[in-house]
Amino acid sequence: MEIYDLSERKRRILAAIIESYIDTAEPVGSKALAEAAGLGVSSATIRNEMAELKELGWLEQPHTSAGSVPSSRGYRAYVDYLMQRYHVSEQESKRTQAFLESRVAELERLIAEAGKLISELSGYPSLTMTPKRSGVAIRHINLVPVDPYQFVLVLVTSEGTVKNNLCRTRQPLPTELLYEITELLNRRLAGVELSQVSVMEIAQLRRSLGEFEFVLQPVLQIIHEAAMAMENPEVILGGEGRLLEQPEFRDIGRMKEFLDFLQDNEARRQVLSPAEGHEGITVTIGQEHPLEQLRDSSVIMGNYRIGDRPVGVIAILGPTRMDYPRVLGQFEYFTNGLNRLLQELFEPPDQ
Amino acid sequence: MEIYDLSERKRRILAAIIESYIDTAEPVGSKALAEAAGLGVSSATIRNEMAELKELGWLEQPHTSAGSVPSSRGYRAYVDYLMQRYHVSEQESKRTQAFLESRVAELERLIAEAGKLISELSGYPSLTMTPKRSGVAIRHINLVPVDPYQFVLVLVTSEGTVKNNLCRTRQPLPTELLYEITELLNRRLAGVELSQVSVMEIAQLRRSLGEFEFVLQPVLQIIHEAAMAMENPEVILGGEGRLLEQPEFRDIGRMKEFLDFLQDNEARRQVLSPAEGHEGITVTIGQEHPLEQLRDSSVIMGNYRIGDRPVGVIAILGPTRMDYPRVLGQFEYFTNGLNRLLQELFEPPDQ
DNA sequence: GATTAGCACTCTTGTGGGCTGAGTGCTAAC
DNA sequence: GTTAGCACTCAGCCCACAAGAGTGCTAATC
Repeated sequence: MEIYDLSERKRRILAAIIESYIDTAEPVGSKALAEAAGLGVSSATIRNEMAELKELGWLEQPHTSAGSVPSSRGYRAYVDYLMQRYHVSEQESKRTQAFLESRVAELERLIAEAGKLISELSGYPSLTMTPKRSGVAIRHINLVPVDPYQFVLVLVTSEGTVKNNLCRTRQPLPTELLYEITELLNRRLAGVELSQVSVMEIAQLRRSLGEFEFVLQPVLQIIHEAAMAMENPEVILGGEGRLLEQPEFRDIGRMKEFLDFLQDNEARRQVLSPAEGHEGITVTIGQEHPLEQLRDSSVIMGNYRIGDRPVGVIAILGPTRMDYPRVLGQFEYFTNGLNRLLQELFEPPDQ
Repeated sequence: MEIYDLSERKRRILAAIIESYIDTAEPVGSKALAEAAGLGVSSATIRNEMAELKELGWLEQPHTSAGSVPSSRGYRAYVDYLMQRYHVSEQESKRTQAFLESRVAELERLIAEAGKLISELSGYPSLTMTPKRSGVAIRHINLVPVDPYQFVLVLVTSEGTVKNNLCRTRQPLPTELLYEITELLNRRLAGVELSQVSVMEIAQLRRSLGEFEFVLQPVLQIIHEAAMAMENPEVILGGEGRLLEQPEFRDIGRMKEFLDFLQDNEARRQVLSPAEGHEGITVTIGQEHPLEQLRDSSVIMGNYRIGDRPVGVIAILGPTRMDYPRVLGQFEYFTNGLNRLLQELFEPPDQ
């Protein structure tokens, strides 16, 4: 039974129930609905319609003498066909624009900020996957002396991402020597892909460095870390405190369980898995999500892209009773802007 | 009335009550106490003693027919005189040692990690103030080209801290030129204190740069940011989810109120204010803390030092009903180790 | 004089009954 | 097809009541 096989009136009733439930988190009764939504029919009629909607699986009843609550299927129909488009408010649009114009150029930072903002705008926690890009190369390595026993190792990638580490040595390293090593490292490694730094090169470098071979260790370490970060993206959770506002998390045990589940990076990645290899915005509602732990939650997620390549995911997490029109509207507006910005920043037309 | 004016037995009873309350979060009655704690006296005797302890303000009663609960003053006496020293477990000691040997050399990262670990060990949220140091100078500035329209700006301080920013330009910047600018910047700025970058120098630099003056803007920006970070430390909150385990935060409204209060960096700084200018470990219990919002919480805090100069604060936050022996023991062990490490890392004997 | 047994009294907490009101489901009339 | 009407259901609330833990006091005991 598809949603468009239902009568217009049934659809309107279904939408009205969902909206009321989203608003109040209380099961919706026929009488209240007859009064509130101007459908022009009596509660008895609505009751009959509701009975059918229940039979067909669009609605559920927490117990016999209670009002109705949307089923996952009901929400799905609402999201896909019934809901009205939401237009972002001026204030929301302003904040989004301000963010997009802030011109944070480094991709990772930009995405981190994006996660914060979308969580603030929507009022729900956000998940952001750090960008995963292949073919990232070493652009530049720099060893900056801090004092005779310390130097800072700075690695700049072809992406403009910087990794750095403060290193200590047992023996003093003359400044001059550090510069020489810097030059040597750059001659050998600049332009090489992070994941392609080969055993041969390392062996060669080791030989060239002679007694200062130990400098190599932190360098390899940081290259390895940078490569790992590119290959194994982290998923960052933000704004989780906002869940406390949701009545479905009034139970502290449930809240804790949910947060504990989200502690693990692997779990967070799995939360976002439905978005991977999927164009546009993906919404999973309740049981639709493969993860058992999300059976009462909905996830709105979308890839962010550079050129045509999706490089990461950004998402909002909330109870199934989410304010879909508002949040989806905000999310769409926001991710469109974000993708446009990324396009502009990372794929300039003249390249 | 000082604690040592009380009879030995009263003190033992007080300690037993506090320990039981810390353990169970339930008011302690005379009967239960007589059975559990092997004091060798009847509940009636304990009752009489408890009545006196209440009169003298060491205990409180939530309502007439309930057991006793320690007052702030009671906890204070417990912490200062009554409690038994706790010896960190092998596992705790191992984890602490592993952390201290991990040799994260950069101060800010080290402190951030320290906050995470102490929160994990103690089971309470932690607050860590980022190090505040004066006299930090620019060690090195580097502009690394990423593509013709982008370069990475890297600032290394005399502390070994790295700040970086990816910058975009409207006009292409030849690599050669970037190197020249880098050299110029270093000639003029290396060694200068962050807060002392003067208007004169800037004006001079501007003139020297001519049409490439625009490069100066992000440089000044990042110097400013780095200087601000040194002067205005941030206080980082971690492990706040662990509060959910505490029965005093079973009420979601209270939890939310508390977290909201801790959102603000200024508020977080004020939480740590009692530790400033105070040697060793500072404990504030309940109303002792100047902040009204902490009337039901205790804070364990201590400065971390470099040489003799305290440069920041690390703290644990919990309900007044905290496991003081355990947490104080862990905290002491941990901060001692941390300070030793900082001493070793940042004040080598041969300097 | 300190300790303890005993007891009346207090107050929270848990439980069950009854009531209320929102809500359903059905029937019969419109 | 719609609606009015009505019986029925059930969660939530209020209340009363009992249980239990605890105090505080008194009088007996060591």
